[in-house]
Parts: sequence; C-alpha cells; structure tokens
Amino acid sequence: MADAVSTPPSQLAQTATTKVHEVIKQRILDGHYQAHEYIREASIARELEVSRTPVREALRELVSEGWLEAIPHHGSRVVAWTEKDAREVFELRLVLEPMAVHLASECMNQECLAHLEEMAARMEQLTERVESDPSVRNEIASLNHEFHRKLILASGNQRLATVLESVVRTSVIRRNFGNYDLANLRRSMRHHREILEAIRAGSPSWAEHLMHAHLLAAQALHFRFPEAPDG
Amino acid sequence: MADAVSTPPSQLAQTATTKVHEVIKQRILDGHYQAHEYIREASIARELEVSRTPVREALRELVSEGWLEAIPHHGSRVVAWTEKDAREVFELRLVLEPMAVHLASECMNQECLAHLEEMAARMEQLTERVESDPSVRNEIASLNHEFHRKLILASGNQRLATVLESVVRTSVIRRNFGNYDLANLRRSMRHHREILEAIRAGSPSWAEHLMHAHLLAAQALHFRFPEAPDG
DNA sequence: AATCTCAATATTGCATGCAACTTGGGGAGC
DNA sequence: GCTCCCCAAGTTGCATGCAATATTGAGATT
Repeated sequence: MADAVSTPPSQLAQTATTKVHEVIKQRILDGHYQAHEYIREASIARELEVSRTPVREALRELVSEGWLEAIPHHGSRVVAWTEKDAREVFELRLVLEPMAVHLASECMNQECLAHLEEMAARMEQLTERVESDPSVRNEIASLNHEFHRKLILASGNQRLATVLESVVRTSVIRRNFGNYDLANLRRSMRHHREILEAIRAGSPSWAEHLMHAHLLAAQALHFRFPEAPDG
Repeated sequence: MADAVSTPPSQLAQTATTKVHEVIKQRILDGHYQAHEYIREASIARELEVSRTPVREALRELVSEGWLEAIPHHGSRVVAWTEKDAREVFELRLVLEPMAVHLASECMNQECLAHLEEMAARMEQLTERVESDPSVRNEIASLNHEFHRKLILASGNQRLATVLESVVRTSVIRRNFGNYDLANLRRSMRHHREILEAIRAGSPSWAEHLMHAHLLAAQALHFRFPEAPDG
C-alpha cells in the first residue's frame, strides 16, 4: 500500500527530489502534517539527510499540485480545508465522475471490467467483516479509491483522469467511510456492483446516472456529519 | 495583453523564479518555443542573466502545470499537442463550462453582469471590422478568452475555475477564431449575448444549454479544419 | 502604559561547484 | 562489414555558502 496513490512527476526514476516529494505528500495524507503547518526546508532536509535543494524543488511541485501554499520569503504550509472546499469538490465530482463512467462504458474491455468486478466483490466481502474488525474500514477506503481511479482511467480521457485525481485526492481520501454505518456501506457497495452491471449491459446512460446517485448519497452523508471523525 | 493569462504561483512577489516562469510560459504561447523543443537550463539562465537554480525551480513548476514534460537526467521539453489532446479538452469543456455558467447565473451580481455585457458588445463591434482589418481577430480572441474566464470565475467555484484554466489554456488560446468566417463569428458573438440574456432572465438552465451549444459549434468548426492556421 | 524603531534571528532566494547520469561516437573484436 | 564496449562530452541532480527578506522582541520615546 506504500506506493498506491503516488504519482511520480514524469517517470519513476528514484531521485532525491521525488523521494522528498513522496514523503511530504504521504505525511499530509497521514495527518502527520496538520493544516496550516509550515514545512521548513532546513528541518525536512536534515531529517531526510539531503540538502535543501531537492527539498525546495519538491516543495515547488507540491505547491503547484495544490498540497501546499507558498508565501514568498516566508515558507510553505499545508493548505487548510474549509467546508466550501468540500462543496466545491463534490460539485466537480458530481459532474466529472458520471461523465467518466459514461465514457468508460463505451470503451471498456473485458479484462478491465473483470478486474473491477473482482475489486467490488472484495469490498463487499470486507464490508461484512467491518463490525467485528473496524480496521477493515481503511482497507475498504483504499480499495474504493482505487476502484474509482481505475474506472476513471478506463474512460480513455487522460486529462479527465488527471483533473479528477487532482481534485479528489486531497479531500475525501482519508475521511471516507468514517461516517458510514453498515447499511450505508452495504448500499455503497451495491452501487458499485450495479454500475458494473450497467457497463456490462452496454448502457452508458444507466451507468452514468448510477454514479451520479452514488455520489449524491456520499455527499448527503458527508454533510450530515460536517466535521466528523478525523478532522 | 502581457499579464492577461499569467498566474503568479502564489502572490505577486517578483522573484527571479517567477520571472523565468513567466518568460518561458509566454514563449510557449508565442510559439517561440516549438513542440518537443528542449529548454536547456544553462542556456535560458545565461540569457536571462540568472543562475540555474531559479531556472530549475521554474521548470519544475511548468512541468507540474503541464506546459513541459521532464525526462530525468535528460531535460525538459515543450509538450506536443495531438488531435487526441484536442478531443479530450473539448470533452471536458463541454461538461465544465455549461456547469460553470449554470452556477454563475445563480449567484451573478449586477456589476459583473454589466461588465460581461460590455465585453460582449465590444466583441460584436470588433466583429464588424474583421473583414477590413484582419488583425482584430487577435483582439477578439483575447477578449473572448477573458469573457469565458470571467464567466467561469463568476460561478463562485474556485476549483472549477482553476481546473478549467489549466485544461483550456494550452490548447485553444492561440488557434481560436482562425477558422471562423464572418457568419460563424457573428453567430458566436450572438451566443455570448444570448447567454447573458438568459442569466439576466434568471434561467440557469437556459444559460447552461446555450453554452453547451456554443461549445459544440466551436468544436464542429475546430475539427472541420483539423490542423488549421497556426499549428 | 502604549507605541514606534531597530536590530537580532530565522527563513527563504540565489549563485556556484562538483557529482551522477545519459547519450553518441569511435575503436576493438568477431 | 557488423556488433559490442567503453569513453568523452553534455546535461541534469545535488550540496554548500552567502545574500535578501520577513518576523519578533527589546528598548526608547511619547
């Protein structure tokens, strides 16, 4: 699970800059770095035993990607998330993900579809264990993220995938499923299966509207518990 | 027109890095740097009389923003645009801009609407001069870009604006209106006025569908002349 | 007591030198 | 003549030192 969400800037050449980039990104996701916390070049450089140069380059990238915000001559800090940000992200997902599923169902190949069905099945199995072992929530969340990602990539529109990832990643990755009770989890999993059914049936419109409903359900739950578990 | 499309990374502190950033971006738009041309750190540093450090940082940013692509240990070069890229961008605009107009018409204030109407009127005036003075095409294109940008910003969704700008900027900025004959130009300008009418009438749905049609017309013209004037 | 000034400190911004890596060409071997 | 290997040139990757700028706290002034 270490390299799941990572996206090496260009190709996967392990250079010092990319290493710093990944470490900081992971720490933001982990919550190790909190909102509005400053990332000091010298301290992270000491800690990772590199010079300030690759740290500076990694920070620049993270700023461009929206993880950090830079204040000239003062430093870079982790961006803070407001309720408005969450609304903006949902607004965009509500439009882009149904579009992606529509496109994906028009050009989906059997192999990819089978893989997605397998993922959906695994998530459903895990869901039935969530009450006896709460730690599987994390596993489900990570599988869910990967499921959506794969589905979006299958749209064939590379830009759409890039844009969606850059919009989604920061917000929902961690908190997802914290609010879900067992009934809502089961419903979410059924949505996944049904979307794949629609794709297999060759109905882009069916798949598209299911995804729309799927996200509206997630949105409703999200705003029912405004600042829920891990805020 | 110099600072029209520029977006300083964070705030407008004129540092060497931002200067290099702006210069290279402008040169890509100008066509001074061609597709797949490598930008050598040392040469641009000599030319702008700075060291390689700010150049490297600017290049990193430009890679993250999608203007350049980096090949580790080999260099950064201007991205090349294929027909597939153009299709992807139109697919995204067709979904995002109507959405933006819908949102904008729900929260538009009178001042902003008046400004947009003024811009639309100016463009219409310029259109009638395009046959006697072909150079006004550039002015119209720039006004058009600004019109769409303002409209999108009025949606109130900052992320939507950021995403759209990052998707649109590279593709259509330069070639727009090269293909348009007078009839198509006039129709395009009428679309603008009608969109504003719909907003003033308080009908988000009307405005949204007009924008959709507006972009479909542009798309049709674009792909009618696959590699038209300034490719 | 409140406020303004200024200097000390912390941090980023930039320049330079060297190391690591990629690439292309020439020569040895087959 | 062809292929492989190795080296040299060119380019990026990184470390270090210094300059420029922002912040903060103490002390002087009102």
